[in-house]
Amino acid sequence: MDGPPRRGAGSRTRRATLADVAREAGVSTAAASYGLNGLPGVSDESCARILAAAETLGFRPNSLARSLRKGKSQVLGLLLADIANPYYSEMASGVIAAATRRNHQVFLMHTGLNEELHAGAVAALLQHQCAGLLFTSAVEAGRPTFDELSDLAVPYVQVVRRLASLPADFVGIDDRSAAWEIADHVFQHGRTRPVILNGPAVSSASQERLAGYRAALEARSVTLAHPELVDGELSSESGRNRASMVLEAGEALPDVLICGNDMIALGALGAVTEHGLRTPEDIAIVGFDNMTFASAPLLGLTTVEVPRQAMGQAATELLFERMIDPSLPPRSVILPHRLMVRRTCGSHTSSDLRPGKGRISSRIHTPADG
Amino acid sequence: MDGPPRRGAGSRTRRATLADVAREAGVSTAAASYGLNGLPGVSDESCARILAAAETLGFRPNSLARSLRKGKSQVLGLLLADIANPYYSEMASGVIAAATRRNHQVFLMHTGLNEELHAGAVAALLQHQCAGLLFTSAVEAGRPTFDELSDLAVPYVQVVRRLASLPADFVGIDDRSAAWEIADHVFQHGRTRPVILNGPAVSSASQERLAGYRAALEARSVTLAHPELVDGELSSESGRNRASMVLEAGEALPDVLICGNDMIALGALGAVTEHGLRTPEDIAIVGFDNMTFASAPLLGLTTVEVPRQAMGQAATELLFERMIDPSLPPRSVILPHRLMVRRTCGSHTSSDLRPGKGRISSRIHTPADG
DNA sequence: CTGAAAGCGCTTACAG
DNA sequence: CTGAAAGCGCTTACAG
Repeated sequence: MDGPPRRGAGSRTRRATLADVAREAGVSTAAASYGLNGLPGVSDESCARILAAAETLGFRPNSLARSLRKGKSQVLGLLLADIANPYYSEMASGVIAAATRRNHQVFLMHTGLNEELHAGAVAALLQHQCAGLLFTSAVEAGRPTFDELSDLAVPYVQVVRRLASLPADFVGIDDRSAAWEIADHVFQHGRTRPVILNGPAVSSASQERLAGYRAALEARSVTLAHPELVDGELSSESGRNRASMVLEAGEALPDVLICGNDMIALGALGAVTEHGLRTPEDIAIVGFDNMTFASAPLLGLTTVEVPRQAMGQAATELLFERMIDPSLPPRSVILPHRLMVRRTCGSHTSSDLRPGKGRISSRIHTPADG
Repeated sequence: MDGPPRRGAGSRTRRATLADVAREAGVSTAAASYGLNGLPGVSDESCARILAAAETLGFRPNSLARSLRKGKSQVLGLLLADIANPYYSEMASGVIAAATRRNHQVFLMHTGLNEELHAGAVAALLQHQCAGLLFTSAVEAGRPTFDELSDLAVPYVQVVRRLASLPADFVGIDDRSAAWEIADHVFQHGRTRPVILNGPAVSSASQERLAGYRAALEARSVTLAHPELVDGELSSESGRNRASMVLEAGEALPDVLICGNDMIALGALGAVTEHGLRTPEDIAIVGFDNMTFASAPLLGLTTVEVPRQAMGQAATELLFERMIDPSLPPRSVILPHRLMVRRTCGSHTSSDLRPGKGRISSRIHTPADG
């Protein structure tokens, strides 16, 4: 009790267990458990002895045992297409922050570049008895897995992309409105010959963006050139390749490249520069996502800010709410976006980062909203 | 057996256990365990029945129970200062890839921006019985934690930064040589009035880089201006602020800013541009790390390639080896770096990415190497 | 307020 | 080749 520690740090390798603590404190393991968890049913005196014993022994409860017994672990599973992609890693940081705040850990799984849902990753997460799952790149191919999760009553949330007709929680932005705004911005600045270099059609976010672009085109009766290049990968290589095809097509050059994300825009900018053309004088360029490099000096990419970290946090909060009450109706949280006008379209200074003028909107949909 | 599945997907919520499988197959749980794990001691016929039963029931072994019983989990812990920072997230992707290859999962912990080792993060990892730990931002303040890990015989590896005098495995690059090379490159291109905007002195990597820069200066008998601005944060804000102070100091302007990483260089480039100066004509700029944005069109930052993903993989491999044989002597794996000459210093074209000419070196140190 | 005991779902000696 | 049983380290009714 108040003698010297029987076994201090620096001399042992076996980890102390609850039984060790109980023995040291002279109580039962039950009492030790109650005491350490601050539950009633143990006298103040015993509690003090238990806490002291735990301290002395450097006791760390084995969360495997605890989770096994309780039938639930304090672990969330996060499935990412590519963690090396800052888009996802920033979202992951929001998830980890929100999870940590509630004393949960996060398992990170890489689902691979094909962006199909790897059933194997989900299986691994289930075997670890994750309390809930977060999906970032849901595509139709993953539907059987989602059905199985519903079946097993495992709570999950979708972020960024959503499966049509899947009645599950979702966090994202209003991609369609944002796309409309940036396309309209382009037209307000006198551009009339747009080419759209969008992301893949399997992504619901890309679909929404395309719908927004098209709506803006129609509203101004603008004709789209090179419709065959609209769909493609969300990479700078894809942007560079498609932009090169446009520039080498030998037809009238476009005066703006509307890109489905900033990586595509970066590649497109490279192609434009390589062809000896200037941005924005000859060809304006706009992206989407507001990646860190978009605001780099000399670069100044006009784009749409997407609150990635906030999306990760909101998704995690939604997941916790669903874990607490699985009977909640499916909800969508739509976070605000923002038009970032910079050098590559619409800004007449070479410095960057003028406050966007897009409307900022945030709202929650429930089925009742229609 | 060949009748219809008793309980197919789509109708149940309780998860199948090994006991369920054993009952379904008409064997003991021991036999079921052996069968599923491919161990000898069960007839082919029984084995087939067991596998079929597991399939029918959608059995997923509970890894919590398995790990509890075996006393070891298939989980690695990765401590990152900031997962939203692409530098770390790319390394994390290497770790996850290597871990996945060996059927291990990765717990990601955020240790916070102060970059001190959060003992709490380590505690959480230990409670989950992690088989090994990977540290990316070890600083002296974390030493007690490392000592405790050694005490508990928990295997771990340091990446990027290392604690002086800690006899533990390490993966990194030869920061000192790389820094020497890029500084020498600068001087070869006729620059004579350098300012160094380095990272924080608490980072062993920053210390090494600084030593390399200084050695190159001394070799050419070049004088360093603004030594008071050498140490600072590894952020673009810090780069912008320090560069502004240099440009507004009213003394002879430098002709090159040697930056401790690409973020600092990006901020410095912004400051130079804002002050109406041109890069590289008026002031050259070099960075370190070769972040994705460094090769962006129009930007073209001269820097040093650091193989982040390979470092993550190598560290994980080292960790596995140590998990298998804890008695191995501490080892250091030094991966090759590469000078990337681009627009901001040394390249006379505006296009980027000329193959570096730095020597590429890779080697393994053991104490025996001296 | 306290203790003895069952049980979470596995694995693994140990007998048959 | 197979089965009965102990045990990993916790939590939680259940008796005293």
